Parts: sequence; C-alpha cells; structure tokens
Amino acid sequence: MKKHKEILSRFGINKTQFRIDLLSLFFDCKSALTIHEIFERFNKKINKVTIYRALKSFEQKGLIHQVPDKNNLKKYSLCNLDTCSPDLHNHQHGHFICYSCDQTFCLDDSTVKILKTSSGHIVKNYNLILEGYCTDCNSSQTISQN
Amino acid sequence: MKKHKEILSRFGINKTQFRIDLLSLFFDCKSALTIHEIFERFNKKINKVTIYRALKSFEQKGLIHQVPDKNNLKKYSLCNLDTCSPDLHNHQHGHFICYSCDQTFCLDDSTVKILKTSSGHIVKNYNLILEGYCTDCNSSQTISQN
DNA sequence: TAGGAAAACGCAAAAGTGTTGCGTTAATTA
DNA sequence: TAATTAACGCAACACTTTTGCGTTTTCCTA
Repeated sequence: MKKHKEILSRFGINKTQFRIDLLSLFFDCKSALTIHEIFERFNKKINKVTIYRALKSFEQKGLIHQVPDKNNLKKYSLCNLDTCSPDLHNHQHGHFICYSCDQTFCLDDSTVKILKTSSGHIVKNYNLILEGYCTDCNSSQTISQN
Repeated sequence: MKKHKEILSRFGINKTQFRIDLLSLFFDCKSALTIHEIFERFNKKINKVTIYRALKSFEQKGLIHQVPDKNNLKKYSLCNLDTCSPDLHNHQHGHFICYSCDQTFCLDDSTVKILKTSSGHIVKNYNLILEGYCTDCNSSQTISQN
C-alpha cells in the first residue's frame, strides 16, 4: 500500500518488501504483537534476526513502541504517528478487551485522566488495558449464567 | 528479624538464612527487584538458581508477585500480605516505570479505582503501566536540566 | 540511470535469561 | 535424633535476543 511506503520514507526507513509488509501488519493488528506472532504471520520465512532488527529500527524511529504486558512478553504496538517521533513517544493508550468476544475498545481520554495526577511521579505516558466483559457480552451473559 | 521468620512459616516456606534475608530485602526495597539486583545485593555469593527457585516459591506461596519491566526482565515486588495467598493473588494496582532509573514502583489501589467505574464495561482485571520520571529522578533532573 | 554509500538481509555464533536434573546439605516434624 | 521434606549448588539445557560479517538491496546524486 502506498501509504505505508510513504510512512517508511517519512521516518527514514528503507522500503524493503519485508518492512512494508511488517508495517501493514501493525496497521491491520489492533492489539500488540510479539516477535513470535510476527514470525508466524510471515510463515517463518523471515529470519528472526531480521525481525528483531526491523522492530528495533521501527522503535528507534518512532513508528512502534514496546508494550510491557502482564505476562512479561515483549510486545510491540503501532505509535500514534501524528504525535510520535524519534525524540518523543506519546502513547495515550487506554483499551478495553472483552474476554468473551475478543474485541478491543478504545477508552476515551477522560476515563483515565484522573489517575495521572494522584501519584507522586511525573507521568509522561500510560498504557492501560482493562479486561472483562463488554456491555453487549455482559447483557447476553447474565441471561445464560443464572 | 523475627517478623520475617514468622511470615515464612505462615506461608509454608522453610526458614533458611538466605530466604530470611531475601524477604528482608523485599521489605527494605520500595521498588521491584530483578534477579540480577538480588544477586548483586548478596555479593554474588548465592547461586542464581537458588534465587530463581526462591522467587518462584515466594510467588507461588503468595509472598511476592511479578511486575512489568521496561527491559523485559522479570521483576518481583512484595505482595500485600493481608490480601494475597497461594490461592488468590490480589494485585489491583498499577505500576510506574521511571524513564530515567528504570525502576518499577507499585501504585496504590486508590490511584486506579476511579477508572474501573467510569467505563460501560464490566472490568474483571486491568493492567496499567505509567511511565515518566519518578520523584527522585525528577528532582535531580530539574536541577541539572536548566 | 549508473555507481558508490548506506541500510537491510541471512547465517553462524555468542550473550543473556530462565529452567531442569541430580546428588548433597539443611530444616522440619514426630 | 532419625526420617522426611525442602532448599541448595553445580552442570547442563532451552529459549530469547544480540553481534559479527559477508552479501544483497535500496537510496541518493552526479
């Protein structure tokens, strides 16, 4: 896709086929990706070292960022390309993932605003994942559960 | 310290000198610890396998829990011993990771309480990571920066 | 558009992190 | 205090990530 090539140019990354495809993958994928998942998505045809180096490059240039998750896996997720750059990453991520339907919902900023003021530290970014049952799944579940 | 021995007994862990000292270390330490940090604190005199096994045991018995780390290392922090047990870990708290010193701090419950009610979904679990500058690093930074 | 510079690539090997097996030592329990 | 169980140290293994190096591809500019 032309858009992806333009982005790679804009961020100073050579437009190899793999890196174009990798960027596409990140655009297609709402949730964060592990190295292993990427390897699988490319049918194990790309050398893992190449993946590691591409991820490192993407991260350094401000295209993606690491998402530490609770299982201690290294995961990467697409940056907000309007607000991120090599110098400054700015990821105001709040997501709700439904246990039942696996959908990811974006949470609006106001949901999370409060928490940024109450710790003694200077908060530059946050990454928040809520898990549970979305409104739709919950209403259907309460019927079948009891 | 007597308190630490009692805790180990209560959680069904043998009171070896190392495990007593390890528990003391967790009590003394505000932020989360890596295996490497523990190894250093014991002046490299304890076999790393022993540390790994002690941490695993502590975690399984409900004394400590894993916390996220920017560099993808395993970090551990003391549980709230009143609410955690082998059966039930109850860590409803976020973590703060400092850009500057890489330390991970646990945030108390009140920080996050608000967000759980304000979305329309049923929240069963959450994973929150704040990033920025911890109080220590921030104060030293503002002096040297300008 | 040709040709040199820089970036990206694959392979092999190394470094780093965490686990397992096993024989020995220390702690618990009765 | 003797038997049982947990913890320990060492060696080896498994898995993840990085590094070195020679080759290939992309980029840039004349």
